[in-house]
Amino acid sequence: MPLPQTEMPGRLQAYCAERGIRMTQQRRAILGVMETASKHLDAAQLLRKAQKLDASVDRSTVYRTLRLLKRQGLIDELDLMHIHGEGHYYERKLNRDHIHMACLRCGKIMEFVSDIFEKLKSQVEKDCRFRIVVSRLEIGGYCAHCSK
Amino acid sequence: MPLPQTEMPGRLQAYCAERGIRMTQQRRAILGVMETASKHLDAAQLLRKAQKLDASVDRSTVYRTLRLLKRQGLIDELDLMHIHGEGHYYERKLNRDHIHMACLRCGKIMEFVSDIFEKLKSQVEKDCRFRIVVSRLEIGGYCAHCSK
DNA sequence: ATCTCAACTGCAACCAGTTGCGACACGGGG
DNA sequence: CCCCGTGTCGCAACTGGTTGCAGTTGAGAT
Repeated sequence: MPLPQTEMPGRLQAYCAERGIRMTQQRRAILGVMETASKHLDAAQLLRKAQKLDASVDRSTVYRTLRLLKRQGLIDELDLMHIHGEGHYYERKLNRDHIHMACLRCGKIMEFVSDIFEKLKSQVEKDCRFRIVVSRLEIGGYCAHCSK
Repeated sequence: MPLPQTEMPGRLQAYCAERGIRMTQQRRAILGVMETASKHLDAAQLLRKAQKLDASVDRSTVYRTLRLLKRQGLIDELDLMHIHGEGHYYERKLNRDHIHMACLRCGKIMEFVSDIFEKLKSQVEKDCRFRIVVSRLEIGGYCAHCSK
């Protein structure tokens, strides 16, 4: 199991090359979409966009590539509290973990970075002697506008 | 790591009655299983056990009942970082939210309660003016034993 | 005890994600 | 430049979870 840690946005393909991951036609299409897309793509959208670059791309290749990127720590997988059905969403991993908040009424997704979150993770690592590889904090509730 | 229960253990049916939820043969079977089971049941196990109490229980009824209990805030749904496939796990909600840690090597699931987690949630509510209904923090990594 | 109707159920068809398999292509070595 | 092995691909079949529909049932009102 590989270690995570990313730094800059932008060059997924370069990362894969560095790590000796074979680059195929299909992966180029999928990575191209991930690099240029705005956040929170689901697998079906990703498939559709990738097929515009390479029509031969199959569902299973998309899922296999997502699993690969997850394992490399290059992307994060989100549920967004299952607000829009059962599926998952994907986003490029940034240098800092962030919390996702999903409004149960209007469906808006918000992000939040917190030092306290970092402190909490340190506490878990120390108190439980647990080496954290990946973490996911998702919150469902009502945003400022909808709780009025 | 046993945690203090809400009040009386095993009164899901009473909760449902209080809230005016209709009680059926099938729901009685499903709630019975949830009340007596140890934690982290998946839907398939729940279905099998419930069918021993009422053979007519269908998959879809199990899922519909789980959704109902989720919405009532009586149970929590967990991914456990998809360590054992794609499915979900369910547990009765206790008085205090807890963090789930899943070891990516041995598959062990650990739980942890933290004041810092409570502080983090307060921060989100204040700084983002977001009213929290449900929250889920899951961590994947290596437990003390496996990171040696 | 019976009536009534919204809520609930089983079924079957469907969406989301995974897997086994034989065919294929990337890219390093000759 | 071509060969070759291994990693990857598309396909089809499968598991986990959801949904529309038509028939049934629980429980409050009479």
